[in-house]
Amino acid sequence: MLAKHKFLRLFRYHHSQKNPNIKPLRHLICNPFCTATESQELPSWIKSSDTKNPDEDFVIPSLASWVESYKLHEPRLAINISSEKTDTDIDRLSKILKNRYPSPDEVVQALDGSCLSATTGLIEQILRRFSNDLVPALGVFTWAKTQTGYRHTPEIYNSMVDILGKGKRFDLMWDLVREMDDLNDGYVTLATMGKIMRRLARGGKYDDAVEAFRGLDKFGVTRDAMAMNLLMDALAKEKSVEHAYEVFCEFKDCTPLNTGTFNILIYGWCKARKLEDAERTMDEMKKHGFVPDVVSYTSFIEHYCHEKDFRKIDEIFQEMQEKGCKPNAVTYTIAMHALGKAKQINEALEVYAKMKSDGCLPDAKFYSSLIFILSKAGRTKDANEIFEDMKKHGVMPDVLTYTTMISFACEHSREEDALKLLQKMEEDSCKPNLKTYAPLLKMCCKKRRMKVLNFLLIHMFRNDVSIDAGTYALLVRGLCMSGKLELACSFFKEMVSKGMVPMNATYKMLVEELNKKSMGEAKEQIEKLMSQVKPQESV
DNA sequence: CTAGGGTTAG
Repeated sequence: MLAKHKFLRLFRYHHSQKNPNIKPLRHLICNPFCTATESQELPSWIKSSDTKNPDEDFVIPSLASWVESYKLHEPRLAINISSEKTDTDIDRLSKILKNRYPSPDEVVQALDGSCLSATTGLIEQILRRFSNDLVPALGVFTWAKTQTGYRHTPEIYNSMVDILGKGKRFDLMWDLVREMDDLNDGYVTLATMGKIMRRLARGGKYDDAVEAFRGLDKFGVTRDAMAMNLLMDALAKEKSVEHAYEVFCEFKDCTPLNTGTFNILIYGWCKARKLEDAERTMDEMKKHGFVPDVVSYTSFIEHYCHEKDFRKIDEIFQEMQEKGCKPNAVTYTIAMHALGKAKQINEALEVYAKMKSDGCLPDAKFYSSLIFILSKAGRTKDANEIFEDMKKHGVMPDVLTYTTMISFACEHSREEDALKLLQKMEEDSCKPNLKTYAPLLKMCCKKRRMKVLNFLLIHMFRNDVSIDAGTYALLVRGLCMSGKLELACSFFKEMVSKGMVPMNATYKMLVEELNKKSMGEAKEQIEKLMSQVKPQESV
């Protein structure tokens, strides 16, 4: 502790010389997601006197109070403050779940001893907040069922089904669907089965997804065009357009088809770079009496974009004009984006000009893309101008727009801008998602902003954004590169404790760094953990 | 749920 104060004093002094306005932040020390025992070993930066790699212990003055405000309601950090009475149910519930009970049953037990009461709003939020964290999610879900006067809505059941599918617990997922079916109250709908088919497809279980579709009537769901499109879309998007096509062949005579059915296939073939098959499907579409529409053509444009065959793109625009099919904002976005990415910024801007002269109105996604390519081309000023301009044209920035702006601010290490944008989102009630936070987290790791990193983690939590495997990987890698190995290890452990399987590259990097720093004990811990990972975590 | 999210770095 002594070292910490000494270090901080020196550090503050150092910074006050440079900028007297900078206020140090004395809080937000521990990773808010780890257990109490882990947190004690965490803040290595306090103990270490590594002045070559210090944490930057400040935030931008204009943002300090905002950052500060996040500490107040954070249960982990408010232990000695009498904030208990200001805690809402969601805080109290989260606090219990942070104990990281090993099984849902133990979560249920813990909750039975609490005086919390289940409401639909509370359960909805907690499932969102823990959507990548099976054990607490299932625990709360199970507990809530036992509460008198409470009944899960079909939507909540569907969320739970989705969470189980995301966690690859297909056995439990099916159990739950059967349970829903037993309620005999129309709980199982196409929405439920859609999630199931999507999750199975995402897990590479294509045949199971198709089987789920075949068995739809067992759950009282009709195998109509919508259901079939849903399945085909899931298969095509999850990299098996072949399965989608098989489904099409098998069911085309007993299910009514629509334009969407063909567009899903065309899109799938194009994405899989199988142009002939896409063209064949287009012919088949016409034979069935459907006219290719803007979606069909746009899929082809996207394919040629991928191939960087820009001459072909012009040809398709031409063909669309001949057929009287007007391109829309999506079409222009795709073409412009591809040109911009291929460093043909002027040609990209020509697409923008063409769009305007064609009388097509840009939307938020289009503007996001425009901002992206301008930033990529180093034209930050123009990008900012567009960002301001879109509002004047009555188009409000959406998550993607903000995410784009934040990404580039982070890339250029404009920390203040990046955080201000996040703050602006909050003011605009625009909810950030994982992709919004990713560049911010990365930047914090790189610049060793441990306080800001912590603030962001709390910010995410409060916004019900659940950390997924990709984000853990980002954190572990980023912290490794910055020499924050204890913290990297703690995130690694946390990831594994949530039943996620770390990528080999992440694991290797961590072990290698631990080796370099001769942290043998920690290395052994990680290796042991990894060896236990493969057999799927039992819940 | 028919198309627009732009890398995991070195």
